[in-house]
Amino acid sequence: MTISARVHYATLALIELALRQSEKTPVAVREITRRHGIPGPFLVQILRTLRSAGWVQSVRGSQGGYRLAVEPADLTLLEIAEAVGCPESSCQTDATDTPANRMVHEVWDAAGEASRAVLARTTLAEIAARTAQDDAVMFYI
Amino acid sequence: MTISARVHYATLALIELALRQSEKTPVAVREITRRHGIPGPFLVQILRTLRSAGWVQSVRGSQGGYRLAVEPADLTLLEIAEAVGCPESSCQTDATDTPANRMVHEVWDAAGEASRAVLARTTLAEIAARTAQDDAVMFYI
DNA sequence: ATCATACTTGACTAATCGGATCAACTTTCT
DNA sequence: AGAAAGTTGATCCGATTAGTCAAGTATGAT
Repeated sequence: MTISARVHYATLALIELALRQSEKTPVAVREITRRHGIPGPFLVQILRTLRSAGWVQSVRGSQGGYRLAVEPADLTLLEIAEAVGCPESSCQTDATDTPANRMVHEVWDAAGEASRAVLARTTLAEIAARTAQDDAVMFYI
Repeated sequence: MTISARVHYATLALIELALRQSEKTPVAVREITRRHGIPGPFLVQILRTLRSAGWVQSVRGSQGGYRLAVEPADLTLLEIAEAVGCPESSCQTDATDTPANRMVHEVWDAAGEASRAVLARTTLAEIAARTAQDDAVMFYI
């Protein structure tokens, strides 16, 4: 489980969309890039992936943009990471298959599983909510 | 926590040395590479790192080789991974510092911490012992 | 209608990194 | 002396990731 910039940006974008679900007009890419400092065309590339995963809808033309297409409570960070980031690497070494090799792999797998478990139990809804709280606090500072 | 081939090879080598601690003569690099299918000069590079960490001793000259220099029970896989692998990456994105960004980072950190915990509670002694068992079983097949 | 806005697509570049190799040198045993 | 091993430092390659560009298409506003 390596967290690439891709995954990070995807998550930020999804949070932004989740927080603005109630708005009538979709959210423009430009707004997201500005607010979160994400390199422009790169985000577009990422949004494309999110779209083919069915998690966001795009609206073309003037006043267009993106809109969340799923319930934030149904989307876990693990799903996001796996959809956008690298799809499982799991240590591609050409070591001989020996007892030692198997043992060691078991440990790596267990470690990977542990981190995946953390991501699996965190939903987009949760972290969007927590972000909203923080935003409110900032407002009063 | 990304498990690179480097870390994997280092662990295999250390297991080998742990299992042969009692031998009088040190273990030659060649033997380790052959037994585990590790690319030759690459292992040397890794052993250098292990040496400067103080975990193995090298003996030069003919009949030379490597020998474990610590108690296997005192060495965790986390220590090995951190010494040999990349020294903490933790998501270097140039995203703006916002509440959302902080929240997301917290989750990545938690995930990394979870996998690190697994590695921290596995010692070289443990997995060497388990490997030895497996080896014994194989012998009778 | 037409213009500006905004998404779509696909190819393309640039930098970084992990994996792996080489050559020249030193030490030590026999 | 000579063979066997480790030492060092430089270097290379290929894959992956991050990030960019340009040409095209759809749509609302005037």
